[in-house]
Amino acid sequence: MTTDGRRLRGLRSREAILEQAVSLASVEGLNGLSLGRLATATGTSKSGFFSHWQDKEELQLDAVEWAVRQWTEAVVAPALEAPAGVRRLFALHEARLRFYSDGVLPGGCFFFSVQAEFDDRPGAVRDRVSRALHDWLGFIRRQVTEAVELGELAGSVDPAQLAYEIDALGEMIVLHSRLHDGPAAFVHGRRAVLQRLRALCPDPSLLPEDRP
Amino acid sequence: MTTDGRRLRGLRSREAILEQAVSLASVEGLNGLSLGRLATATGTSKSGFFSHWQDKEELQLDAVEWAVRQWTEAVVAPALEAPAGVRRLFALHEARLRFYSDGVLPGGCFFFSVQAEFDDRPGAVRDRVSRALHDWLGFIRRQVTEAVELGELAGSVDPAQLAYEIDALGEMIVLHSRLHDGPAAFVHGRRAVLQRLRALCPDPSLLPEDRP
DNA sequence: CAGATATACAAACGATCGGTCGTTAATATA
DNA sequence: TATATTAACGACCGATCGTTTGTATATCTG
Repeated sequence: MTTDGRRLRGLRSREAILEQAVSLASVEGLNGLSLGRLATATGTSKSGFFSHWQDKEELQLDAVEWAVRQWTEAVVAPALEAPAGVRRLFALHEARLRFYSDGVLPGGCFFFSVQAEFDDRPGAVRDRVSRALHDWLGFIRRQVTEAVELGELAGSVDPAQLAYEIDALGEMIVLHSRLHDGPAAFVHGRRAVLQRLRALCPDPSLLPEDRP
Repeated sequence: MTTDGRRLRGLRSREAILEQAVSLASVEGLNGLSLGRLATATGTSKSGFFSHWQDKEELQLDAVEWAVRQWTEAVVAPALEAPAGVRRLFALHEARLRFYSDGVLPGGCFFFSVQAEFDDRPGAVRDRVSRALHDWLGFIRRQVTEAVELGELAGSVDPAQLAYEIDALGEMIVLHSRLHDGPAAFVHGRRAVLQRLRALCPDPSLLPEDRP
């Protein structure tokens, strides 16, 4: 199959639509997002969507896929440039904070909005979003395990336990910074994980100082 | 003003409607909740709502108020029976976990759903919900301060910092237990706070063992 | 009892929802 | 060049959204 002009054009607009959908969904969720408003935001027509997706749910599923790719490129990939172990773990946390504070998405975090929206709503979107969370936590857990094996974290550490803590302390920054604390939420979210890791790390000099 | 039959009847149905509204909103949010479905769930008519509230937003604001009262009675009040200090602090955390695991609300937590929904949606509901979060964090912070003054927490503790951690680690249980972990989320959320408090507490015997 | 007031409703409003249909213009294949 | 195929559209569908209107009924006041 050659990349002919038709399909290329379709692909471009498809991607532009998904980009907008992820952006809008970070604010109002994937259900709160209506096809009418998405059409307005992308400068296209509602009915045009059905040339690309069978129904709204298929568009939602593709939007999740797009958000996963975006998250992988903007958060996971940069963290992988840090040396494995506790430094990579904290780099992952800081990459997440940067993603939030840079305002990549107007709503802060696509997954926070969508997971809160779908955690009680059975269906394909919930399953896909659940898998995304599963994969994300699995990734953190593997970094923890690797750090333990490298002797950079105490052997008593339970990887699933620490993964939960790191994710929870990072995720709630979105809510607190927007609804309560403003910038202070970033300080709290960063320090919480930093303190926790330093306390578990035999060589804390691998990590930044607690109050730089 | 005597409690005449009219107002009493009105009050009863008003409360029944709010109870249902909070329950439904814990699942689908305060916007996701439609007046039509709320009418069906309460066995009343849509138009009857406008005898009690001017518009949907007023109903939403009252629902937040109702949820605050429910939270205060079910979580805050029981914790206040524990002796002040670190024990009360952990009792507060455990009361919250019980609120979630008992399934008081079908969606787990009204505030989690609604705050995630409104953190990017300016308006009266957002402001009210923001104040609720503010009050809640202020309450936790005061318990931390009190524990420090009682010598039950290290003097180096930053109350706002620790309040953020306790709230974040407790709140995300809702999402993780429903979308990922199931019961394990409760274990992680409980242990995270317990370990943190024990590490900061000069007399850890005030708190439960880490692995009971 | 008469009159005012409050609860609750059915019916209907315009707007918007997700989705269908039929068409047009452009591109690819033969 | 003739024929499919595709992206994209305007018009429209039934359903549902929040809300208004008018009304019937029950309760309190005078």
